[in-house]
Amino acid sequence: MTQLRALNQSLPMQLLKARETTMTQFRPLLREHGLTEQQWRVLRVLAAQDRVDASQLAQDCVLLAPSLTRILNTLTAEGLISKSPDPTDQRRTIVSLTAEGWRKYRYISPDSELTYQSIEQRFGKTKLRQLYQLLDELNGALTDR
Amino acid sequence: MTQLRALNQSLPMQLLKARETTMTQFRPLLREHGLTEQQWRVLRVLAAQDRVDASQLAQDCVLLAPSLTRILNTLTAEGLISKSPDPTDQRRTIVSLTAEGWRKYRYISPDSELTYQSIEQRFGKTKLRQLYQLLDELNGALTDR
DNA sequence: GGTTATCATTTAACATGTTAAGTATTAATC
DNA sequence: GATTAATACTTAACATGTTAAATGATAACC
Repeated sequence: MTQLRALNQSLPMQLLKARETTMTQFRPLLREHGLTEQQWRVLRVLAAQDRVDASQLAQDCVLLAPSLTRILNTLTAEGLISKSPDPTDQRRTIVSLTAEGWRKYRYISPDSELTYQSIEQRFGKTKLRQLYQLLDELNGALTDR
Repeated sequence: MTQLRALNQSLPMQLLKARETTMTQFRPLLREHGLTEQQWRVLRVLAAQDRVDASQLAQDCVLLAPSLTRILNTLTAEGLISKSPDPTDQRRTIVSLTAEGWRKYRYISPDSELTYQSIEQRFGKTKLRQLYQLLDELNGALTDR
């Protein structure tokens, strides 16, 4: 396995490089709309399941709590999301898209779809599926359940 | 493929999550030795090929030039690396490990190896190889050569 | 039911990510 | 060979990553 690593570099670095390559496809689109990669992740997750508490949102977006706090502040200031306290548990904050947030999401979403389809077409649907499967298994293997 | 994405989230996020899971294995070790993930990457690349110019180093470490500049400043201040101008091209900076840098690398390296082996054992050598292969193909497919 | 532990979020501090602009050096063009 | 373009690196500014600590609210325990 030392050999395996020597040839292809370390697993974290390979994953990083792949992620970098993938994000390169999306960055021009996001920059065009004045969104960071993380802000777009938040909008997408919220669009898929409106009204989520911050902890769940952080988990779904793969963001640490302090990062999410700042991102939500920014998105609130831009009028794209709104925060409200959970009536059941005053510790929790519930986040949802505003009308403007929905508008922005729907405006960007189609181009984002096209980018995905381009990736799928160039890489191949079968390989993409295999990759998803392996990444999922990796997460399972390294996460002590 | 919309379905594929809906089930498993987006490719960038899956890659991010996998990377996060993987790095979780290494973080305690690095923190114990007062190194960031990126600083350790630099040390490892330098240990593998002493005397590299900054551009090559940035590429091998998957770091952007501005990040590398700051990291090299830190590592220089800590006495782990040294920078010298390339006599052939005054624009270039050549980086190499100091004796202390080598010492630190050799000191941490064995535990890093153990972590890798643990990952390989838990995930499986075959799957790991498949994953490397797919990531490599993904990079190839999305990089316009 | 008052105390203590746990949880959700925020704040702080420092390192890195990202883009744009600046600086110095080399290469290219005429 | 002087001018221009390209290259390597740095600086600046702002967003995010990462850890530790703080704050406020709920849960657990006695």
